[in-house]
Amino acid sequence: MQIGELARSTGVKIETIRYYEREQLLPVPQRTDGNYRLYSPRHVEQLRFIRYCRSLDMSLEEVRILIGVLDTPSGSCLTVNALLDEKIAEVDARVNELHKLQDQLRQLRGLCQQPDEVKTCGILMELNRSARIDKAQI
Amino acid sequence: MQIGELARSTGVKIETIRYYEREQLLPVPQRTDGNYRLYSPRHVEQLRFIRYCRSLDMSLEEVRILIGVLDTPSGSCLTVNALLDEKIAEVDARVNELHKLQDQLRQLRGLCQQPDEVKTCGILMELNRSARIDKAQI
DNA sequence: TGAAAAGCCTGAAGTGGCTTCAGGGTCAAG
DNA sequence: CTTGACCCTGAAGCCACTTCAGGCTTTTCA
Repeated sequence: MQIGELARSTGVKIETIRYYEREQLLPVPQRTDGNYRLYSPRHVEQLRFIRYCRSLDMSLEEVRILIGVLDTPSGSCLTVNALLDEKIAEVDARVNELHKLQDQLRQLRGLCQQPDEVKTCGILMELNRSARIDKAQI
Repeated sequence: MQIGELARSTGVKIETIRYYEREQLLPVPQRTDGNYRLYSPRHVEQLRFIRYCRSLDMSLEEVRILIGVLDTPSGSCLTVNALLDEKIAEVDARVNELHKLQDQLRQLRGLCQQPDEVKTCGILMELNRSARIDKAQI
């Protein structure tokens, strides 16, 4: 299977596949006489694994760790548990932040229902006021 | 006011301030004889404005647009409204994504309460199974 | 048979929003 | 007069890719 077919069958861009190879997340594939990459079902599996982990918001570094763990089937999976716990905490924190952000944005948007002139636009006035007052942002 | 004081009074790192200047988000300041930057209250205000917008998850490009709008006080603020509406939609979408992610992560974490051997760890087994089945991620 | 089109290759640079680093110059206090 | 705090510049590093330039291989079709 050539890189194009691998890309189509996984929905991953060709450039991304080559990037994962450079980053040592995918094993180096065989080559044809014309120097084209040749992939096995093993590659398909590993690429899907990577993408699924990415869809769970894991970094490539974390995926690398998980692949390492998978490669030593007799070890313990404590690492995996810790990694997931941390990830869960991160996502929870981010959701809380975004909820606050939603409130702020909606409140701000409420300040200008009709298009005003810039100099009297409630949104811009409030952005400036908040910038002056709120030092405790971020 | 030198860059250090500006940094302290806004909570923005010195390097970031210089970066904003390079990116033309802050006006070029005066200089002392010794080539030190000298800032005015106007700079403090604009820097706070930038940081407040950033805390609302706006990109520097969007902040640049807002600053441009502010500089033409007689124009209409339609741009601002559109920008905020878009931002609100983005954040809502991201929150929905993250909620799904929370569910998935928690479910996954539930599969391994005690540290197993890697080869029987429910989490790793599920990660592999999902990678095989779920093509519709991301 | 020959040429176009589709597919593949490499290495380098660009993206955003900074941060870090190397190697200096300036200025006030002791 | 030297120590230390403060400042300067330009370049490179971070992540997870994406884009680009320039060229090779293979297939297709007239």
